[in-house]
Amino acid sequence: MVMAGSAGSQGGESLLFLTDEQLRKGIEAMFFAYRAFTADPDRILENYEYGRAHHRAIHFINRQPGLTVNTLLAMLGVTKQSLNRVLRTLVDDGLVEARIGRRDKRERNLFLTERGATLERELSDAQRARMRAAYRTAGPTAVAGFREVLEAMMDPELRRYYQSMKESGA
Amino acid sequence: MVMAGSAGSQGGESLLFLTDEQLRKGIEAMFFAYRAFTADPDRILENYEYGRAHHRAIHFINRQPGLTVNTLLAMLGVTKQSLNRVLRTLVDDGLVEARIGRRDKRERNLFLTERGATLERELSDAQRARMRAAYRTAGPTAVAGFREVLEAMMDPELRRYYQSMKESGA
DNA sequence: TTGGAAAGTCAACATCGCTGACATAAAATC
DNA sequence: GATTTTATGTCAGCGATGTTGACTTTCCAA
Repeated sequence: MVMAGSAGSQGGESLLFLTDEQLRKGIEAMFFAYRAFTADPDRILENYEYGRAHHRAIHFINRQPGLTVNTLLAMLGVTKQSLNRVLRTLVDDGLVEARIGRRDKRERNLFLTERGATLERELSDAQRARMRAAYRTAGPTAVAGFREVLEAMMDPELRRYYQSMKESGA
Repeated sequence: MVMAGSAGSQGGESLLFLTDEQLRKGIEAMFFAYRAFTADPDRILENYEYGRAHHRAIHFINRQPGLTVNTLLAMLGVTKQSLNRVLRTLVDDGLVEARIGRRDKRERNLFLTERGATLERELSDAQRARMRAAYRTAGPTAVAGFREVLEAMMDPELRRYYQSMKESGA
């Protein structure tokens, strides 16, 4: 795996990528990239009366149709009061349907309506376009590394949610 | 560069990493990783009276001592009113010093005081610890890819700020 | 000297987090 | 069957952080 000629300073360990400077650059990369990552959906959401919280709810309901409020709560990492405010407007506006659970009637299973699915598509089209452009620029090897680092950065509990989504592995 | 034997399905193009599924997984990776990325500093900031906005200001003032309010404004992507509220508390609390510009006396050059530098260290120690663990787990090749994708994702204007920070390239 | 840029400030507002308290319905348990 | 626990919803209030708009002060530069 080691390219001949690229040796130079690596005398066996080569932990130069773990210097504080490299770590700080990584921190800044996360900051600036996340700003860009949310910019396009935010712009679209302004046209509706929604915010980033609505986008997140819509995203995960689309990904796991029928998921319960409690599960969504844990994924998003917010309180039920906070989520409820968001969820109520989405239900009232006819973007989300909350069906009473078949097995456990206390639960609500969440689904996107057609209108909800339409907004989801508009939002994720924009977000995927940027992601696709970045992926294409960086190439498949870089993308694999990107995913590996992000996954290693997650809290274990959240990582399980991440991995449990469709298309689990690589 | 192409490893013999890893061919399989790549008949020349192999754009499987650009499928919508892969892009959605990338989006979710960004979401969950960013949550983790901010969790440690957020926990520390609770002990003081500060929030994430204070952290960001402190971070960039530490990175570019003497930067002006206007520059910081553009980096953070917020309004001057929003930043001013944050900056005022930091100045009042003696964490940041705002020196009147030598050349242009309208400008304020921002510096961390010793107390400010102490908090910066506490915050970035925590954040770097997580980043370091993720880097170590993923390895140098993955880290390079991670940085490449994030950089490609940024808005061009923000990318220039990112690149202008110390230790610019890789 | 005048125009405009940099900075500070005040007011008002929206989003989206939070806690606390309470209600309801249904499942689970004793 | 009675009690407890769980899932959800809701109300009230608060805090951090973003926004616009309007205004002032300072001061560089044409």
